[in-house]
Amino acid sequence: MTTPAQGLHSHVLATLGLAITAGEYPPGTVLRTDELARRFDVSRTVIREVVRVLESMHLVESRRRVGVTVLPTASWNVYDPQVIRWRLAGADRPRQLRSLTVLRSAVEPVAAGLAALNATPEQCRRLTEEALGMVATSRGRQLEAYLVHDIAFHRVVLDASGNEMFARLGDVVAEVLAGRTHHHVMFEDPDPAAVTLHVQVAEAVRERDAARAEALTREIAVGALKELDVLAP
Amino acid sequence: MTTPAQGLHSHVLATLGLAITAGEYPPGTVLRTDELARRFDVSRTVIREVVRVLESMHLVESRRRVGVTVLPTASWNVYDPQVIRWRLAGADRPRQLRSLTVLRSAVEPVAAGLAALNATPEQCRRLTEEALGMVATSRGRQLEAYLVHDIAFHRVVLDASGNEMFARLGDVVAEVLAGRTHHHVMFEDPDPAAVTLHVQVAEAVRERDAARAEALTREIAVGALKELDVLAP
DNA sequence: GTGACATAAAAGTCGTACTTTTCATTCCTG
DNA sequence: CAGGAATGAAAAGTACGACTTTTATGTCAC
Repeated sequence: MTTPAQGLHSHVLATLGLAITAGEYPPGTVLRTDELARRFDVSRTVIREVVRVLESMHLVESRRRVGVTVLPTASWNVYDPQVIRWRLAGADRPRQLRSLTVLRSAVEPVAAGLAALNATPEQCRRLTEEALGMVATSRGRQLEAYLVHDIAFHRVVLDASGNEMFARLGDVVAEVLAGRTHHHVMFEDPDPAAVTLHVQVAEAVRERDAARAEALTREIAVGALKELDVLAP
Repeated sequence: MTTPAQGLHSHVLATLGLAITAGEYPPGTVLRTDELARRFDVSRTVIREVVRVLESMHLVESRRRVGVTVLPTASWNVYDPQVIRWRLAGADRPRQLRSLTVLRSAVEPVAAGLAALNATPEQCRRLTEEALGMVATSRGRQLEAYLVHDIAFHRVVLDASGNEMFARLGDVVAEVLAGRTHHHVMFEDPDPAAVTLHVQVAEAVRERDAARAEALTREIAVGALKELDVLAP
């Protein structure tokens, strides 16, 4: 059922974190440390450390004489990669994918524009390489190979933007892309238009054409949003 | 020196977190739990809990037989509000403000566009109210009052977007705006053009004109970026 | 030099005892 | 009867000491 885990702490943290983000324990639910200790058959020490971490993610709040209270979704640290992973693994995965895709659609075009200004030659090379990789794997049911290049491509763009906040969204984008491939389509080959757009973005960055890189990436984003019916029809 | 704090844990966490994000302890530095326990004059229990939290923020990594290793900036959870606050309080505050402003410039226009589609009448009302508040306080050295309205305005936009990820950036935006006011200018009244733009954004949202709301917000963003010389001259 | 092995250092885990805060009840007073 | 002060107890917070587990490193034999 629950992951084996190579440490008690990780195991309990994963189990509890997953349960809370999945919506078992509605907000306001109170947990007590020694009850949890009994339930997981570990010492209170381990539970306390887990609770502290959960508290730093604002999933719970611990108060004396009360216990550990589960907090409402609104206060969760939704940018915490760990929280994102838990939520993507849980029930509201679709909702989560939507939110994240909208975030992507805002960030990536700007990142691409900055990348056109800041990318190193090496990054330009990798961008082209990955784009060509996407072309090569875009036909004939090579979804997994395609995904690898797609993820790498977007990661390079985010890194090349030179903005630390953007760069850290690489993992999020990877999750979203993987989620999309592994659910949604998986059967049909990727949209040829999208593939072309990626190649053109690589070109634009290489030519230092920021406006074009941004506009093209915005088109890619629109495509991704359409896939999820986020836009009005 | 260090904040009083209402608990040993908070105190140690704040001190260590601040120190690490400030760049004392270069990446690779190894700390040992019982040494820390002696240094802070607390039990190893407290230190362990702090380390676990720091670890969940990817500021450090704890390995057996090695100790607690400080990780490079690239792996930090830079979206953790706690980490953001520490970094804004520390040495690379300017760099941090730049990164965050670029993030804002990507997110807020899209959020405004969505807000035009999704804002409730109540949110429209509040938006107009805050915009007018900005107008009213935009002259005569009422920087603090102006700041309050400015923050509220942007918070409503992000909330009204209906996207959870955007909504959670409210605190970040608040920090950035506060940081700008309290350093940078503080002496001159805000740019009248910016004030007008805010009023127009409120209008556009009220009239459900998503494209206009987005474009106007983009103008506000460009202004903010110019202030920080992020753009090429 | 290379590989197996032993050593020890540090984190991980546990159990217990004690402190502190704070909610809730009771009881006293006006 | 209302309101507030004293009281009790529940739960988290802290401390300490003993033990386990992992693992980097130094050593020894080959």
